[in-house]
Amino acid sequence: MEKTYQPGDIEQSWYQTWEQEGYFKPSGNGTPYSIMIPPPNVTGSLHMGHAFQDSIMDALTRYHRMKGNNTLWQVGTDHAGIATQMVVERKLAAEEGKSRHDLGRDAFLDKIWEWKEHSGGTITRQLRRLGASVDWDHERFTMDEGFYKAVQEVFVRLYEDDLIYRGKRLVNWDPKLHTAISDLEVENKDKQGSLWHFRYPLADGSRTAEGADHIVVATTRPETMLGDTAVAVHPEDERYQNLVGKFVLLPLVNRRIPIVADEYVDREFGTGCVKITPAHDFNDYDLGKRHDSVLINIMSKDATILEQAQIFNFDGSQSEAFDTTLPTAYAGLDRFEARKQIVAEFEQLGLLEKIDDHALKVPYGDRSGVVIEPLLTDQWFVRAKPLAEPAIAAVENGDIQFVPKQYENMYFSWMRDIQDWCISRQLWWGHRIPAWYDDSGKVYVARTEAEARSKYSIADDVALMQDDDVLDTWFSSALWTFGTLGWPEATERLRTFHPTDVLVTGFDIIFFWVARMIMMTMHFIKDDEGKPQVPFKYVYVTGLIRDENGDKMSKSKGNVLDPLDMIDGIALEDLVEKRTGNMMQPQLAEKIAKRTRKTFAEGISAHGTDALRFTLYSLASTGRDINWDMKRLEGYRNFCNKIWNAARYVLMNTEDQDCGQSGGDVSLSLADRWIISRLQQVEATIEKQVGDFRLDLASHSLYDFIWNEYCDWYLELSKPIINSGDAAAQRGTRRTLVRVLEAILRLAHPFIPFITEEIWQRVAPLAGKEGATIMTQAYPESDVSKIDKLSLGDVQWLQDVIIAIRNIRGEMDISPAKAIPVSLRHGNADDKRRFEENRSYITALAKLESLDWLGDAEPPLSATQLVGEMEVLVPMAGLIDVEAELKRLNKELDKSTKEVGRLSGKLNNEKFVSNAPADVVAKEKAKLAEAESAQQRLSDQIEKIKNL
RNA sequence: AGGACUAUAGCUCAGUUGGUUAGAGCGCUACCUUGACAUGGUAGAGGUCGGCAGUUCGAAUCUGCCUAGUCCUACCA
Repeated sequence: MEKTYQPGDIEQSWYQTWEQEGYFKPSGNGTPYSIMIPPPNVTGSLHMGHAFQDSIMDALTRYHRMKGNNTLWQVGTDHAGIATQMVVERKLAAEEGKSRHDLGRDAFLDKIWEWKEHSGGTITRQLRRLGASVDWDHERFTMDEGFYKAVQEVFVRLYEDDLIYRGKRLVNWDPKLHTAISDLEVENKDKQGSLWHFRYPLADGSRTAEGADHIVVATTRPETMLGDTAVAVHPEDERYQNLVGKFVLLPLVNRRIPIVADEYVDREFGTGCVKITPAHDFNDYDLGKRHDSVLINIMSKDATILEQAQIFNFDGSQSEAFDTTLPTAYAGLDRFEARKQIVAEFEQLGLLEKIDDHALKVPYGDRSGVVIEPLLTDQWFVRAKPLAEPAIAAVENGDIQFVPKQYENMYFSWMRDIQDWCISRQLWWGHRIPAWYDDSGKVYVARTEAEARSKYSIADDVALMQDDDVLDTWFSSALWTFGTLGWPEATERLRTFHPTDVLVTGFDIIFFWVARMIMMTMHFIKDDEGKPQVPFKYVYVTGLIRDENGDKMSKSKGNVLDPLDMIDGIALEDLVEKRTGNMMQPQLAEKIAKRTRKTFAEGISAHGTDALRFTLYSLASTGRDINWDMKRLEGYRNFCNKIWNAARYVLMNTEDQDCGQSGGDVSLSLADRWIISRLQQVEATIEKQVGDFRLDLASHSLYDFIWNEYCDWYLELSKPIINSGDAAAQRGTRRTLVRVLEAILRLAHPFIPFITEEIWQRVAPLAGKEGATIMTQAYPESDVSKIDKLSLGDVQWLQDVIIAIRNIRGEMDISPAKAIPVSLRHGNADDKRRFEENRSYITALAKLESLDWLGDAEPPLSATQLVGEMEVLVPMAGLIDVEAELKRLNKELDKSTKEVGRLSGKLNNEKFVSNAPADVVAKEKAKLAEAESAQQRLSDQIEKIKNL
């Protein structure tokens, strides 16, 4: 074996072997256990967040596979409608200078499919590199044939159940992408704007209470006044009560519109008069509907002003309530240009009362980055309320549990106030809506055109046109847990693996995805008794991975880390190129390059997949964002190296040697019995921690056991026996060395699969294990009967004695190379026994010249340290500096004195003694006695040295 | 506006139902190339657990208020 661990050499080839041998497939035996991967965007690449979640899923998957479950980790990718279409449109523009409209729908879709085939491999390569043990044979895509069927089926059935409807509604319109988006895709940002105060003249000679011939409305969106249909005031507002039922004459368009009273109006805000524009504001829409008003649309799909207004009733029919004429001056003007000019015109007309600064929230499209426009369009909606009810109940009654639990509140508050979901998108890439229209615009929903014809008895000579729109990406992802398993067919896989066990995902998509998955699954998937099935039993919500400063990783900040660069390393120049090349905002490149050179002056060295994974686990405390720290990664790479070298030591002393496998007496030393006992305890701990989804604690337990116990103590304790024990003891220790290591490898395999497999191949035969791979070996289980309690106490004592001697050495500056004599005295019977049994260990590990037990005779002047009652003495003659020893003793005495003070204070407190449980009091008393005795001895010793 | 979360060593974080001398890794100091490992070993320094009250015999842990920060939801034209 190499002296240092070289992950690059082994990782890729092991993955290939595992995949070729089919080890990732479900075994077909055992209780089913399944996890669905949150499908990444097919044309994207994995970032650290994916690596984090996928590593967690892989650990859980490997753990359960080794536990004997029939384990499936379902893999697949998402077509990611808007995101993918945008990528390809940009590419098309850059490479051919064409828009999608130049190509036409079919040719453009061909382009996207091509691109998907080309770039889809990136993700799967990355997943393989991470060691993800997914079932590649059943890889799925949200637009593959099976999914197409599932989506059609769901749409048609929801429509038949009146849970999907089509209508002319106000939606969030993205004027750049030319599509509707859902509420969730809108980001509200704080902006500094203005509040314009406009005078609206009263019609028919009406006057306000104060005698004015106009009222003043305040607005942040002057351009929408062209679509005003009313002015609203509060019903109890004395300033305007007399005007309710009267009219104003809307300037610029001379539209006579009513003044209405509505509780919605806040008397304190602005002037207390609100212009109502039902076709361009969500609140106004509701208010207009309440007052039986109409909708006056004044904007095009590009968010420019129309030549002629379009006027509708709330049921979508045309309205004749108003003249459709709009001022010609604004026709075709962009909304923001129109705003300027309308304000100018009001000013000219003397109708601009004032302009106040005003802070407001402006809605932006999360993909396009442009201001979203509420726009009246025909769209498809899912009626969400009825679907939400059982989905809320499932979390309330614990059928689905969020980890950590606090996310349930977030889920409830959104679900209990859920709005209908706009599912149609005016895009080309996605599942086309299975609805057809005849010439009169009548809609027919069916799985296929043929079905539509037969279902609705439409003659063959009637032309049908399929709806041009596609479905929101999240509509198909919502079917992920059952769509991937073959639904709508009643497949064996669906029966076996649904519901799945746990969903591992980020909090940012609880609404987008988790909630909708629960709603859709519970509506469509029922168990044998007809009860709705949940999609998963646990939702494990991970935090976000941020950069070293706690900033979100993003391309425009240039602080994105590619998990593969952590694994394979990358030269500084390549990293700079990667971060600054192909940027949407090239002006940032210089800053990013500078920052990158500063943070990664040496580039990034290779750490290997196992180190990356282990780092991610160690940081995975629940529900908390993670600030990425390269130093931790280095630390865990060192940990892998530690394991590697421990294995080298074990193999060096066991390969081709007698490990007791072919008979012969075997006796287990104290160290052997101790490490076996500790192994059982650690196995139990890890089982609990993994069960609680606390992979951070589990990884810490592993680290601590392997490094601080197996390597630091057990391997050291094995050396005296390997070097000079008798044959039976040597057999026992060799056997224990190799068996415990073998168990450690299995214990660690779900976390660090590659290094454990590599070492296991050589260790397993020595430990009497057979098998082609560690992947399918049984996960170690704790066996209480193997715990030797005596050994735990004895080794604790042994460690205390050795540490005491090392402490004296360290503090006294005695060269580690110098062997020293040590004596023990004043101990009890246990101390004496332990001394006799472990003399050789202490001598070896503390590097002693001699070790003996003193009787009552006065010892030579020594540096002393207490281990319980027992004194450890290092004679001072020629070794120890008196001043240094005094200093050391005083330090110890200080500690003891403080401890005595603290404890006696506590025990003198009548209330503590009478109120605290007896065992706590007893414990404190024992501690006090020990501290007092230590204090006494230390001060005696100090006196003695001083008196010399 | 409502809600959630976070605040513990120089840095990044653990701390399970209130009872420890408050832990780990990294960093830091000193010494050490000893036959597994310098990606290492040994010993050490370093914290009034954001602040103020309260409950309790006892609070990092429970309650209230405050401060700072992060996030989510909704929104006043």
